[in-house]
Amino acid sequence: MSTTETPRSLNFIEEIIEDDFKTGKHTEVVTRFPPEPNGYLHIGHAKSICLNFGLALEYGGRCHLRFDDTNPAKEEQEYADAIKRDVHWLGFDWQEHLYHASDYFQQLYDFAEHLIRSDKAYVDSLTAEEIREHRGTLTEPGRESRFRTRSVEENLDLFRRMRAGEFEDGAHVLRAKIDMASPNINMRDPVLYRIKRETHHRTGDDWCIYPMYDYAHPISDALESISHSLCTLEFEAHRPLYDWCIDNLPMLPSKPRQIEFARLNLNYTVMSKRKLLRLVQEKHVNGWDDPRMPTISAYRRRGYTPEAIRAFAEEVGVAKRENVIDVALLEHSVRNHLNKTANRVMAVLRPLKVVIENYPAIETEWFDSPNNPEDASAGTRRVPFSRELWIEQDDFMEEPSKKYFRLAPGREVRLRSAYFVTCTGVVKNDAGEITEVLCTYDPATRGGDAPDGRKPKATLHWVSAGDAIDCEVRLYDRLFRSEFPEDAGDFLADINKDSLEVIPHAKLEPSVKGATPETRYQFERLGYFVVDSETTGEHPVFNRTVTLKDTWSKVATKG
RNA sequence: UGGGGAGUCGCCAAGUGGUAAGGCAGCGGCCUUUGGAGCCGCCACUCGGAGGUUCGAAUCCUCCCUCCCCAGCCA
Repeated sequence: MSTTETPRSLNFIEEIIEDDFKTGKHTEVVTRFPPEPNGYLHIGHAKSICLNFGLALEYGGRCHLRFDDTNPAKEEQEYADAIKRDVHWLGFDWQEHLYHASDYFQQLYDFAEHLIRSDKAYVDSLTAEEIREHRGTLTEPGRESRFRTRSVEENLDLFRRMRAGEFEDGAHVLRAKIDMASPNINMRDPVLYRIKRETHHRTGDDWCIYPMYDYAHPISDALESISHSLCTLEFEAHRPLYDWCIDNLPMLPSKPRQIEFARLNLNYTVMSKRKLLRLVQEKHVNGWDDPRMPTISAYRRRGYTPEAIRAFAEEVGVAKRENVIDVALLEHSVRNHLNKTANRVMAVLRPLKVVIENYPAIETEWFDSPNNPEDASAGTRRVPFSRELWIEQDDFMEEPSKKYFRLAPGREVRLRSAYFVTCTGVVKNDAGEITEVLCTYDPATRGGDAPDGRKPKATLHWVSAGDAIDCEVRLYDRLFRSEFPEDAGDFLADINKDSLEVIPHAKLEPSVKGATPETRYQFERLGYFVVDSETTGEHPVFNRTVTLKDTWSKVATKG
């Protein structure tokens, strides 16, 4: 090896895969991403998507997209469509390998009959409450149902009649016959099928019995010859059942292995689908793609890039210990990508009028400004300059502190790509508020450099007042005030009321005119912004993706 | 007090018996036509704890402690 770089070490799943190659257990990696279409995908799913599709890419295998649609009461086509859109947007392609657990309903049913014939499953007619009572507790074994000893014939007959719709919902269930005394509660004769008269978004009313996850999942994996079935930690105790299903159905074409990893958690947000659903349904946010949500579609609307999210997933790693990732790491990932790819532009959020007294009123001159100092190939754009400009209110202080080095009376600063200007005074209204800042400019500093080499301490962004585009800018802050919103009890009580600030009339340089949704910019000195999906020609709307790192704010708050 | 997992820097995470990678955050400094970016430096004598084995232990053994998951006809 001539390289001095240390290769990234393998995560524990990669180690298993490489070991399987070494021992000849597998010659190919086949993974799957198995969402239930009952909500939108969130950043936690993104980790799983990157893991599953990433492993397939890394080892030249494939990754299936399989909808785990075994509970029609909660599932909808809209969610399935959104999920496909999000996976594609993240940059992954399942090609022809789009599957549904519901594709296997008939096979799943036939396998269930096989289990019955093998005396490995039985129809139980206890009520749900009775089943719960019979299950025992964590420390006491369960009790066998009085229906557990039904004959194979009777079980087969009952199961067929369940399928035929002869019984009410809940009248019977099909259970695996395993061990009511197992220390693993999941092995105490788990339910395999329940009667549920719900219209399924794909199979309509073809079925009135639906398989449970624990039964459908391992079989679906096996039917697709999944080699490594990756899921989250809470399924660890279900693994014996996963293996039980596969081991008792010898006609299955393969024996996949379930491997569990720790799900992603992010601070200052909630991640459970149930809670995200509530935020949407109770209108605490404006839909699943509200830019404050941790959903993939929200991050997209917020201006995040697929590259940034993939890099984030890579950064957080894969292991088995519970973790809470600092949202600052996610923000780092976007800044990192956008810094290299987003064109710079000038926008003033909170405008303060500047009048350059020695600049001719009728004149407009155009300056070239770099689109991206990080990337010369991004070229330059033309920005108009005139006598009246907007600058940020924050960039002027009548009585500056010692560490403040922006514009102040008597002080000279550079206007980015334009001229040096010196503040000569202010105009105030009757209330004593500053309405205008008066300046003079130095014609010799055209373009932003002084022939005598003097360097102002500050460079300000600005927009020519007469040329500015009026636009709406939405500033987002974290949706929750606490690092762990669910810890205090009611996570809704922790919602940050100031998580959205709308600036109805920000001033934008004219080069941005006509930008289409999802176009990303850096507003110089402010942050990264993206054209929102609600933008129109007459009413441009921008979302703040993330601020720039702001060392001044640290200095300022330290005092 | 059953079973299954996990404990390495504030947050992640390498490490697989040979003397604690890296990233984020933080803190200094340099540089800068973004107080951005970039660059440089600092940031675990110690790996949940206590014993033991060994020339040598985060890695092996024993005991203990803490945290997470499981009692849906959800996934």
